[in-house]
Amino acid sequence: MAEILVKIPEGEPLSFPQGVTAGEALKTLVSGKVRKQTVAVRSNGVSVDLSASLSVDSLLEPISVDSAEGLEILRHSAAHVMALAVRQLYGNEVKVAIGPAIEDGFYYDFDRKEPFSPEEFERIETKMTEIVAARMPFVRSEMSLAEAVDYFGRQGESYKVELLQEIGADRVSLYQQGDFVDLCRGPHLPDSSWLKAFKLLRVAGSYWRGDEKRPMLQRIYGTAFFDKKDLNHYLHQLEEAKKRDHRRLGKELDLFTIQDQIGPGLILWQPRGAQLRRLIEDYWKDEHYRHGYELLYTPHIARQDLWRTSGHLDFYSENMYSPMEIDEVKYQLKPMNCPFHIGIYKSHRHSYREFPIRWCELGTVYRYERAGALHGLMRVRGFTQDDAHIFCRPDQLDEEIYNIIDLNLHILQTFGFVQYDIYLSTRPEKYVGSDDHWQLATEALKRALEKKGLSYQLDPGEGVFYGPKIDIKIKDQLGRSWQCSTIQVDFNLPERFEMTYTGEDSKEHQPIMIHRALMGSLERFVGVLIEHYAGAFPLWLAPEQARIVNITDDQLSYCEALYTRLRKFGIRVEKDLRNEKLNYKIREAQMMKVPYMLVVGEREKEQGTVTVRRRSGENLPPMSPQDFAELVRIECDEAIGGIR
RNA sequence: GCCGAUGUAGCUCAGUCGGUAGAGCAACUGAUUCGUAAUCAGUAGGUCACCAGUUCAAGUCUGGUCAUCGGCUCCA
Repeated sequence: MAEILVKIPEGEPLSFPQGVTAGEALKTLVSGKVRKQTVAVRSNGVSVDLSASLSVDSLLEPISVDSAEGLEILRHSAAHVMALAVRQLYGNEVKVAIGPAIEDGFYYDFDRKEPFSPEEFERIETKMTEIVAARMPFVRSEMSLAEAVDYFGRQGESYKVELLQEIGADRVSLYQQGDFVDLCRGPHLPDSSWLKAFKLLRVAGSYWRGDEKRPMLQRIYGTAFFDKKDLNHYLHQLEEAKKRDHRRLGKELDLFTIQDQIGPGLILWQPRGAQLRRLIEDYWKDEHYRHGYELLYTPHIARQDLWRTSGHLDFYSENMYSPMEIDEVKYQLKPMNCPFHIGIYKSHRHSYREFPIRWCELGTVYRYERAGALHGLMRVRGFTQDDAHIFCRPDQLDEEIYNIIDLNLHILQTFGFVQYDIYLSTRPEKYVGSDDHWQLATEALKRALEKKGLSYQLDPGEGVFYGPKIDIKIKDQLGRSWQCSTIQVDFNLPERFEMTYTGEDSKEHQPIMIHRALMGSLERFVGVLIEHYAGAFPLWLAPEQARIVNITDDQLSYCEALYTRLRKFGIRVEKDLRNEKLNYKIREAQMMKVPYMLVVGEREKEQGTVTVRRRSGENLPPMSPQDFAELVRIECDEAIGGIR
């Protein structure tokens, strides 16, 4: 029998009979400990099952179950085990669609008339446990495409047939476990006994292929880990994340409320939330002024004609609310601020010498969102964009984009966000503007990112029809990625509104327009902020920086005086002078996440001081009110000013 | 919008088989005057999301509407 040479990285090649399985070969090549951890193997760079037989000289790299790839294989196999459990329980009343591993686990989409009830959920889980205990192997086989189409067709698995018809290959691989055969690329675990820690999490509807015109399937989500400890850790983290949910904290900390009577997706900012927002807005305005922006204010409605000119009626109408009639003329709520800024541009003639013009506005817009999409502060129907439009000449584009990115990151960093995913979206199939312009703008965006040393992902064809863009996404504590910042070059609106400036050559030219938002929407940004800090805002953002708590009524007048004094120093101070025990008041202040508690008893009253307790529980020595005010000022300056 | 779940006091939740609504916290009143995460007692608080229907009787059963939650889709 022919022999082949097989080796592992950093190992000596050994000779094996041709056709030996990867698993067999590894038995000789690696230690038992490594083998126990090995779920699959990369053979000459291709991931395969341990049961794959080797026909040529091979370099085997074991895939450990605790590697990212190993975990993915584990979860993918978990999806198969779940599908087998469902098949065993419900037989042919269920059709299977797809079941991949995802970031935190796996899912499988099923087509079944009846929805899965919570009790059935448990039955599926129990059945899965049985399958795991039965150590059922995953058996790989191959078929020609035509055979596979025939095979799944006879079983009535129409989704699999549809998938097959999109696969370009001649041959496809199948995995069999018990009597369940699934179309699958693999690799898989050797058998189901590896699945030691899994949990089904929720059922949800989802359209076949994400297309709402196609059938609604039932998706069961679950997660799986190599051991119980990791699973428990993950479940614990889910609980922790729930505690950080901005909707919960928004209620607990009295930041905002959403009420049926007002309407879904419409935010009421309570005093504390409004204070937080004011702090953000003030910082934002100051920072923009420093960076050469001027502030604008514009109305919330405009004539429908404006939206016709801008193209919103053609391209954005499904997001806009119906017109209202005023003196027989139709007006519409604004979904964007740009046409108004253009209106201001057009109130004057402009010369190339004026450029760049940088105009910003905290502009409140209204957009229709489907009922099922609304989510706390993150997705609403009325929100305030931290919008800006920059008008410039082509030769200024590079610098302007660079400056925007610079300001963007600077502001995000001040708020404590240092991790983002950056995307550069290029020209889509349907677009306006000249190829030259597109290339100029795309290159400018790219150069700015590179000059800033930022890594980004290219999103080919994902630009807006009017120009390329950069999106910066922030990840929140629940692992969801939120788009906040966006920088878009626009060739469309200057054209539509016939914007011009007089060039050096005395001729009329069209300015380039850049739209950008850094926080995106204040609502969403505050939502992300709440989750980021778990409601414990840094001192400069805390709606209430300090709370005076007295010990007995004997200090009432001293506390009142102290309160007035600290307010004059500009400290956001509140007082809790109720006839309650100190413990009780501290507890309440703590739960409201107030950064400083100012304890006042007889000692402090006599010495004219306060005893400062930090949110962390740390106690500072008694100090004068001035010293406390100074301490607050320094801490805030460091947060904002230090980076400036 | 679609699939599923949920909606009871300001908040968190209990309410069995259809028999007429309950707790803790918060609020209010009183007592207590207390040194770093809940002092004690009392009082009040409800169109059981809303609208129909079945029934002698509906928080509970049926239908519809609205909203919320988990997803699909979409996006700041």
